[in-house]
Amino acid sequence: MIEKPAGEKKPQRLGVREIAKRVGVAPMTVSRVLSNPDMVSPETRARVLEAIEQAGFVPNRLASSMRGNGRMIGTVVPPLINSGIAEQVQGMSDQCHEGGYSMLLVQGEFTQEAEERSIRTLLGWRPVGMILQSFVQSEAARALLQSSAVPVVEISEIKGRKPIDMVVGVSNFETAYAMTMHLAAKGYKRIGFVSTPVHGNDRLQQRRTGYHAALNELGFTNHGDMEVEVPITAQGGAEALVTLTARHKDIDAIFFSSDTLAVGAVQECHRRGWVVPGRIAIAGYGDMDLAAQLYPPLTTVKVNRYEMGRRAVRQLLARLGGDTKVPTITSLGFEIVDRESA
Amino acid sequence: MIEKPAGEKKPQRLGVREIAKRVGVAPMTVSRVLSNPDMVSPETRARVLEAIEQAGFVPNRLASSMRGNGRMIGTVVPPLINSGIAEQVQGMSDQCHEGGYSMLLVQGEFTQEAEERSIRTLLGWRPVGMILQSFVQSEAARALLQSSAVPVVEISEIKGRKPIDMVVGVSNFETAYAMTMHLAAKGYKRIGFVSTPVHGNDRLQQRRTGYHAALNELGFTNHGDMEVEVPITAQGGAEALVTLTARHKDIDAIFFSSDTLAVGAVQECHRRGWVVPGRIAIAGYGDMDLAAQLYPPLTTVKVNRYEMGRRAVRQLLARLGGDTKVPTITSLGFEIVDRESA
DNA sequence: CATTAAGATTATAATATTATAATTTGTCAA
DNA sequence: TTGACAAATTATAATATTATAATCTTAATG
Repeated sequence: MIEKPAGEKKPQRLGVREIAKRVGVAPMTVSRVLSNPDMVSPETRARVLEAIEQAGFVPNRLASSMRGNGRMIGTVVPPLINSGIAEQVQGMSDQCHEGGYSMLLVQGEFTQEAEERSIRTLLGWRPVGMILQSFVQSEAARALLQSSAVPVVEISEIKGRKPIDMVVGVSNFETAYAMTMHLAAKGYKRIGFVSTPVHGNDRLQQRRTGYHAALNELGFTNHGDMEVEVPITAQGGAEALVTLTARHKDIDAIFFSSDTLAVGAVQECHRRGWVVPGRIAIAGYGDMDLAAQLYPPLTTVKVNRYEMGRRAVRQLLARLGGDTKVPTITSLGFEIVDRESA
Repeated sequence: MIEKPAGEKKPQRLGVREIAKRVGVAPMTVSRVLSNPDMVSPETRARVLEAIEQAGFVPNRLASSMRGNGRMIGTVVPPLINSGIAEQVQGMSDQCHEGGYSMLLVQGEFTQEAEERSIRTLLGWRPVGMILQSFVQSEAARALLQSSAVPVVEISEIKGRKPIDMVVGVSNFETAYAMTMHLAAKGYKRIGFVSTPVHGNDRLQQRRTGYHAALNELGFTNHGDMEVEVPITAQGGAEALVTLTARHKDIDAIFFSSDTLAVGAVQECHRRGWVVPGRIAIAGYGDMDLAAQLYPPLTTVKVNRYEMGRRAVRQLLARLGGDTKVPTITSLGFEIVDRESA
């Protein structure tokens, strides 16, 4: 038998084991002090806590997770800039924090490959729940999620496809339909529609469909050329305004699928000396912070994105907590906020 | 000896072990196919890949991390809404993704306790690197970070305190000093300053100090009541404008510490029929997307937040890649973008 | 004083991966 | 046909935690 040099003590990494050794107790006891303090006698508990404090020990959640006590929620979101998604993320983050969970964030694009890659990355970390924006497009991704058996909340369009698991969202169809009707009720007859690229984006598709449905019902002719797609920037909004008004001199209102675009368009009107809504009415979507303060104040669709984020997490946590009758589909309400721009 | 029922096969969780069994190979071989494919013969590799594909296996990164191959970067950020932080997060996220890392995001507040709690949470996941916004305030948090030996990048003010490890940022002092000088050069003599609450926020403190320094140098008297703190909303900006102009009829320019505030103030001017910059000049900070499109276009300080995020991650990855001469302090440049609002 | 029970603590095993060391297989030359 | 060497593969051990089962302590009771 080969004798090991006895004095060789490697600088133990800080873990329950090390803390236990210092206190003179078993690792399990340390673990319990952290997760089930009541099962440990007050004196032992005090000594352990002291040692933890003293050593600056932070329990390793990777190991806990492996053992089946994960506290991580994964999420895939579209680009944060200008999109109002930031508020949703904030909602998710706040609720995660409140529940003692951490949030792993991956930015995805609206393409099948990117989506699949993002989901795969997240699954690698074995999150206990996932929150996805917009319906999962690729069949492979769906299969992956399904077989992983992780609870999933999609923050998305309510109508249409069958959800993977749970859904939180609004009916984008309804919102757009309602806004279009609202504009018609105010007397506008030639209503244009501007959005960011709808390809691969459920929500935008539904909004456009809602707009179409309203026009049909109203008996308004719908020239396909009264719609434009632009990037989600203020400049995009301004350009859309220019394009549409050039094409149709008599256009009297434009419904933008995002406040960011609408705000850009309003600035363009100022530049041209056009009165809003006198020369043309502008409506947005999202009710961003600036909307109410804008000059003139922006008529828009108000959706509580922060609340959506919170709800999504809350549903996940409820499910994780063993609540079996968590609602599968939660539709949040919306409001048409009638301000002066339309 | 107690005999176990032989036929009892539990439904093996999907791992390298299970894949290995299915292919008829050792787990290590599967592991290598994933991380060092060159060390496995092409035929074996093909069979393993096939099995992985077929089973929908996603390697468990928790286990890899435990073994010392972590690919997670933790970050603490202030609230995302309205703050321009979204762009930084996007930059970090993009660069993380590019390097094959995942991003764990925790939202923090500018208080010592909250900061410490956030850092503790992140450390629990044993990230291989951390990115923090603003200098770490609490001594306990500093100690925690130091003893964890994780590379840290602070995205923060360059001047002042000693960094924990690496810093990326701009000199907020310089930017504010430069803008104030710029306003003076354009002939404005009574320049107000509006910011969001500076308490606990290094960057804002430095901006205010820069503003003061410029005023002193110019020989302008600095009434303390030419400064206001408001929440970071468009409404906050509007209210600040009202407050300051009511206090000082002759104020001729206001420097806002955020574009969000400046935009709100411009709207208030429109409401009052005040010409910008005729009646009063407005300057912002950040050069948000809307700034250039605003009517009138906003004079502002341009800082490339997206790039800051990218750089922060790149520095971390360089360090992790063994590059020992990674710069400790990186100061990004800035621009005074002179548009029409001032 | 032995017995019982409750309470507190400890031992064991399991989670999935991978660096390292050990072993097997294959090839070529002597 | 064996020895040497390289390539490919496998065995072992280590990472940190915790549910479970097992053990130990203490006090009270008959």
